[in-house]
Amino acid sequence: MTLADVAKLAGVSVSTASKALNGKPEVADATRARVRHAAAELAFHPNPLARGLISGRTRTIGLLTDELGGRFSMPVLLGVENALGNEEMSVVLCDARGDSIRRQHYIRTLVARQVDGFIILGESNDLRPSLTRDIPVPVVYVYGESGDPGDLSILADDEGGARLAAEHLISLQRRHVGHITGPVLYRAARDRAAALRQVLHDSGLDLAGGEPLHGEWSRRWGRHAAHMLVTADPDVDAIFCGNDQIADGVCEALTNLGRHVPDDVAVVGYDNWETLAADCRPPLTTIDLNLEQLGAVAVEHLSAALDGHRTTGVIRHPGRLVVRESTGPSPRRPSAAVRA
Amino acid sequence: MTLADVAKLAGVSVSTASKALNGKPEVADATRARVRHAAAELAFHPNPLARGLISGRTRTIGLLTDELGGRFSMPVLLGVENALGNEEMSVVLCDARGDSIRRQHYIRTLVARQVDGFIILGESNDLRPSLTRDIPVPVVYVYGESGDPGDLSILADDEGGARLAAEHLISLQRRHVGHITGPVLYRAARDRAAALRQVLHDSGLDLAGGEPLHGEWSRRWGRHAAHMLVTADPDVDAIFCGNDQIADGVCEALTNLGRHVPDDVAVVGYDNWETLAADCRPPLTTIDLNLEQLGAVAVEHLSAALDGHRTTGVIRHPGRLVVRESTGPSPRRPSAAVRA
DNA sequence: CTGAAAGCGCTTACAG
DNA sequence: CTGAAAGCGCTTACAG
Repeated sequence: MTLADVAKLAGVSVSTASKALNGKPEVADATRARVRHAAAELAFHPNPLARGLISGRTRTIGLLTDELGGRFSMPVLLGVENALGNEEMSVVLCDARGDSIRRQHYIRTLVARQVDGFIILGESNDLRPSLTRDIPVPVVYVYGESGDPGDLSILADDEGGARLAAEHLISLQRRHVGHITGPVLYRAARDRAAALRQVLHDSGLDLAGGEPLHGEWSRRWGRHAAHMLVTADPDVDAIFCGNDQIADGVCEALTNLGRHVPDDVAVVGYDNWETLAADCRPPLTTIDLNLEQLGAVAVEHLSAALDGHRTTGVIRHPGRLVVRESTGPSPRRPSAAVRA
Repeated sequence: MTLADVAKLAGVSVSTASKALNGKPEVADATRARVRHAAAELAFHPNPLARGLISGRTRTIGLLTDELGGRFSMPVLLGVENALGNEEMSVVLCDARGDSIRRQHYIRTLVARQVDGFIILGESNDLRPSLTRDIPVPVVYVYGESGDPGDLSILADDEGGARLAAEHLISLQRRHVGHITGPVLYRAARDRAAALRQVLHDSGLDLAGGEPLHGEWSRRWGRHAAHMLVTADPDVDAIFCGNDQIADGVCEALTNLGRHVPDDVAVVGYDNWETLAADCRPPLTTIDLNLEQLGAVAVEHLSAALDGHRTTGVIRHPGRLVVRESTGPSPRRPSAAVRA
């Protein structure tokens, strides 16, 4: 079905049919109606290749990731995909798998495919080299920050997330808050630790154990570090963990040590990795990064850039606290009624 | 940069330039060399929209999923993406999120975008209604089987996977093998249970506890069911679990019951969900579904179909056993030397 | 308000 | 072996 078929059925020229369907004002109402009718009857969909050839726009954006399989890519991708759908755009996906040859190859491929813009999805939220000079269309960086401040980066708000967790624990009257998290070389780990300390400091509190415990992002490390922390500071009554896996291990270790979660020690995770957080014993209070929204915000800004409204700099998108049982609402006062 | 620029630089006509670059035999060697040179100099990439407009092929395939966020979509997607890269094709991604309106909308969108073919990714491996009649290009179903046997479905081999697990346990001299798995309404759960029973039967063994324990796909269920199974059959010396989360819960419960894994009870999971299986205590022996390969096989068959070699029916792609510590190599004979 | 013409960037008969 | 012409499906000045 081509526009020519529609035009013929409607008894007009191809150019008139085009204008009618594209809402140009110079078409007579009756004509427009006839053309629309014909188009509907033939289930006509304009060929996007032909349109793209003329307009130079393909209504397609390229999403370049470094590690699709990682924990953070998927939710962002979902958000992007969904937001693009609302704009009648599609996403072409390329996973460079951390390999710079692949990355350059994909950039060339996507540019050759005439994508209207790029979203570059980082695998960690550390700084990464800008790729913008290789790309002739607008680019938005998501999750991982571009090293070039002239680029636009949409990031998760690590400090804000840590603050949410810290304030939640303090509101529960916890006074001895420890921190078990990932490697110190991750900016996310450092930023969250700093924010936690700041909030504690503002409340006149010190970090339980004196220093954050930096290790792996694993359950194993959570188990191990929980032992260390309880030994170092037996009064600890709350632990803020760098991710949900660590928190899971912490809960397990605390339980094995005879400490009740949350009555004796409240535990907060990070990431809200559903399958883990909800299935933990007890289910984890945690910080959701709102990664889908991150993807949606990226699309929003990319669309603006395509319309000529470019933004630069860093946008930190807030997370949210998800309260589950690992931080009980009434500390040290387990209600028999509730438990029954 | 257009072909016209290349032609001008090489001093030939556009049509000759086109033939030279496309390897047509009728071009003089010297001319071809000059054109290639010019193209390289200008970093010329033919406009795929123009090519697509002529050829009717876009070198793009549509990937329609029902739940991208699920545990199984991502690996398949990775395999598809990678395999397509080798064929110089791209993937456009659409997630219907289980909504049939969205699904139909996306099908229309992708068809309008002139994708050369579809891959339809199921969220569960149960039968699903065929969508092929709405799609005028070749379709391959992956992970979830199409209800129409005239379609091609590439599936994980559940029976084969269960057999691998069962044979592994039997080779370790286990005689009392129990099965804790997901809801009976999942075909995967039923198929695996049946295959396990068959293997046990062939070895003259019965299922420990008499019946498979069907419940949720969760750690919580694993913990609970492990208690049940040990009570029902205290001699149980191996448990094959329907997924890694269940296996994780089983390991935890067994340990709390004072049963050593694997010395007293060997445990096998399913899915090889890396972050979980490797971080479990002990690390899980499990079945990897080879989902990336599933995606690659789908692309292979789709490419063949695009070349006119269509296949139909069901292909079951084998998984593989990944041995970790939850099935020790020397049952009931823990070596002090090894442990030290 | 409508339609004939040119053109987006390329490929492919066709003529020379 | 090379090039002028037509055409893929559409849009957009331009003329009427």
